[in-house]
Amino acid sequence: MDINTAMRPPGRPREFEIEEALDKAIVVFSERGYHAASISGLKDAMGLAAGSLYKAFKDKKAIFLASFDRYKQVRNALLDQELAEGANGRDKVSRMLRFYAEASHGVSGRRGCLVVGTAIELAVYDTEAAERVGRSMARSEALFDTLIREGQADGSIPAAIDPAATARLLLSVTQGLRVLGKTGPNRDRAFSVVDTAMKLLD
Amino acid sequence: MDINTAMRPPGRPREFEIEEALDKAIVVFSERGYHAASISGLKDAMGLAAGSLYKAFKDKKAIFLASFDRYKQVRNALLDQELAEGANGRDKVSRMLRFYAEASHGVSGRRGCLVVGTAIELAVYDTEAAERVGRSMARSEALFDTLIREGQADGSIPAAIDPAATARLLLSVTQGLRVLGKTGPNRDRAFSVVDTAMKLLD
DNA sequence: CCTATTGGGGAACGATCGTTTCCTAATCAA
DNA sequence: TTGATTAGGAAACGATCGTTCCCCAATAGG
Repeated sequence: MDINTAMRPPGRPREFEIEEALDKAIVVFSERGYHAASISGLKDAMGLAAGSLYKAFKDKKAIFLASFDRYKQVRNALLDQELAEGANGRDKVSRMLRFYAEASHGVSGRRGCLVVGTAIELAVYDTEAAERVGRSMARSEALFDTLIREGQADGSIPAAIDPAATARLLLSVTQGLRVLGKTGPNRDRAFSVVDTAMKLLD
Repeated sequence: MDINTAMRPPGRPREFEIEEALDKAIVVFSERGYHAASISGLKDAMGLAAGSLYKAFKDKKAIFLASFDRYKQVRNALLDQELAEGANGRDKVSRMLRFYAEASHGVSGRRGCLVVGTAIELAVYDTEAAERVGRSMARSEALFDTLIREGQADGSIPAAIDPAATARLLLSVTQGLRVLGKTGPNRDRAFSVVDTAMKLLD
């Protein structure tokens, strides 16, 4: 097998970066939702002709799932980067909550979260969408759980706290923030929720 | 003005109960969302012909807004009834949280909340929808605030709690529960969130 | 060079969307 | 009974949906 030689595939090379196009699609899907996002609107936003879109993706759902995966990849990377700067478990939990609060107001708040949107609009009738949402939620919940245990180990979070139960609550809070952000509460109100939630770790 | 005499309007009388039809529409809109709910699907669920639907409602959005209002009316009545049985402020907060947890699992969880769905799918681009969502959220937040203050007055909730901030957090929790309920966590997990949230009132 | 293969782009497709029209049925006022 | 008004229901409408087709451009291999 060729591993080092990056051979070019046959045929005309693609003229656009697929990830750049997906970043545009993410905005459309996030703001409008899956069903209200038309191929016409997507191709305009992505700067492609309908034919080219269908060369790159099987169908509308494939565009959506690729956008979802790209969205998760980018958001996860940003979150990991934020968590890496945390001083201890408690600080990391706080940073994670603030990460969601920051996304839940203003322009990005009104744009909305693709995971929440997918849960609401698609998960019930689409298995692939439901799996992705489930995995995303489970990952966040597990991450909160891990960070809480980390805090208990380093002494920044009391041992009496129930990590699993508290992780579930914090997951609930973040998803709720994303919903509230759609009708645009201001920044202070979003961060007030974070401050209050952190009292659970006292 | 005639107050006691309920005069019948001219023309052929309507053969169906508008509120019963709306209850069917609520199920369709909740499960599928606004855009994926077709007139064809709505008329089947409501047991009406398309023509009759448009005699009763101006357009699809009018059907939706009427469904939303009916949904809020029914849910508010159920919640008020539940709260009336509360022994004190703390118990009422707990009952309100459990009211949402009960709706956030199983069939009704997967069906989803019309308020959350409207916030996600419609609020950004539709003023009337956004107003309704905003009013609903504000009402819930104010209710939590009132119940917390009531608890502080009757001694069931410590005076040190910040009612406004805690109300915002609890609103966040309930909306988050509704999102999580879409991918169907079981009953125990939903109620575990309630138990953990109640620790904020200790 | 020629052939095979893939991408870009626009026109066209059938299906379905929300809505209107049209005809009949049922009610009230006169 | 007649006229006005509204509801029930089916058929039809134009618009838009997601998707495919077709033609040309660009690349690789022979």
